[in-house]
Amino acid sequence: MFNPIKSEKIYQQINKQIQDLILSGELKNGDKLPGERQLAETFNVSRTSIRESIRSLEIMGLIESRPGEGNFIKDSDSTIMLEPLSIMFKLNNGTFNDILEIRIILEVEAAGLAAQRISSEDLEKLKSLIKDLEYSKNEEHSVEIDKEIHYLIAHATGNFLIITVLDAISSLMTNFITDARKIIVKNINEQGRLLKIHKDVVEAICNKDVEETKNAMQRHFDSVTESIENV
Amino acid sequence: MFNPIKSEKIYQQINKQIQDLILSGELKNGDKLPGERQLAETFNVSRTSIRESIRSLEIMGLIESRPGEGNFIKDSDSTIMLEPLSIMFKLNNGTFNDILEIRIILEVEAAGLAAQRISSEDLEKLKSLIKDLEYSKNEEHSVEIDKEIHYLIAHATGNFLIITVLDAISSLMTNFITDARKIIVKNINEQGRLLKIHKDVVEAICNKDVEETKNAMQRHFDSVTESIENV
DNA sequence: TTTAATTAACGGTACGACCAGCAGACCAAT
DNA sequence: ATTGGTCTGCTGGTCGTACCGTTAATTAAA
Repeated sequence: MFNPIKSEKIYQQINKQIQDLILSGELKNGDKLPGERQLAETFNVSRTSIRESIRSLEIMGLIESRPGEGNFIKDSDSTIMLEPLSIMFKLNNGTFNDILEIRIILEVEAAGLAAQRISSEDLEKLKSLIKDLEYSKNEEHSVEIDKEIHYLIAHATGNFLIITVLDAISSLMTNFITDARKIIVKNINEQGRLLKIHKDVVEAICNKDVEETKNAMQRHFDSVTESIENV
Repeated sequence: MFNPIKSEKIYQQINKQIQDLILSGELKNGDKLPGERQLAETFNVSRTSIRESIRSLEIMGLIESRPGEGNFIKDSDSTIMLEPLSIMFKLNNGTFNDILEIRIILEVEAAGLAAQRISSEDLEKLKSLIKDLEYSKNEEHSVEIDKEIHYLIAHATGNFLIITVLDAISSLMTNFITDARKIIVKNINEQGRLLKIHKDVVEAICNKDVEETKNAMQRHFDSVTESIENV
């Protein structure tokens, strides 16, 4: 019958307005917001409220505060997802296997979509990355290339939700490995095997062979799973 | 050679301490934090800093502020993921198809995992939900049951990362549909078909038939996709 | 005992002040 | 002409006090 009165806090109202400006494109990446004192005057509220609003926007990853300079619109990448995901992960006592599982699911299917949709441009990049990987002697460098390959494949899906989620999960995995000091040892043989499987994936993508791409990616993760269990 | 000086803001330091208390379990769901004035005294900082910290924790979904009462530890569900995901979605001009695509991927594979891992308890719930759906005459009620079924299947995977992400994506989809006023019309025939497919999924799960489960779930979404394209 | 008024505590907001860091302008010394 | 010092004005970061409205507990009145 009657609806409860909702009193929206000031910082929330301001949040909405600023978010709208960002979403509508009026505020673009790198733009500087007016000073806090001026904003307070403009919105006719205290600086306290302005600050609480900016603080929350900063947490959301939309704004960056640089002392002595100002508040700036931040290029929001998939990092926004990482913290919430991290919190959930810790609160639920997540295991490494949980991360790996969802990552495999997404990445295998993403590879399948990539095979259908990848642009010739991205395909060339992919090929050149494989070559880089082939001639890379530096372990650290190889890991970096590996990440790029996976990111490029996700990117080739054209579905940024997949890109975002997958990216966040990959970061979560990296953090977990770092935190737990669980270094996945790759011996030379496995290095060779990984390279071969990567080549298989890319080759399957070249051939637009969706099923084979998914299979190859699945083999890749089988290999990863195996090497982890052997640690 | 030289490392840059890092100056961590006060609110971040306080955030860490409170987060640690939550993650370690010392602060449980529903617990009341000390008053802001007392916290300020305890940490030997101003109330402003305490408030900025609490504000950010509120945004993260870890805390709830109730005026006149206090600040309380909040039971953090998958809602934390929704806002970041929403922002990314809007910033990238996401399409409905993007949402549907990742949802199908996750849900089909989740169903497969559920078939392997579901507890007999959850299985009974699932069966009873199907019966409810069968005898439901109320459209709204049916939608509600449908949601529960999907949630239960996700839950049966035992992988809360899947649960969390899938839940967030489902919410995003619901929001999108509501926002865009795109009501998916289900005529009687489709209602019947949907029921049958749901039954197929559950039956396949009963039989622990992973492949058939995934196929059935895929058929379900094919049906959904079709009914959307026909709008 | 029940009810109504009072009080104390809490978060929400406001204002004013000071600090530290940044940036640009200007100047002096090399 | 480049370097380093100095000054100045702006910015965010922090602080303390004060007041408001809401809430819950307490007390006084019925």
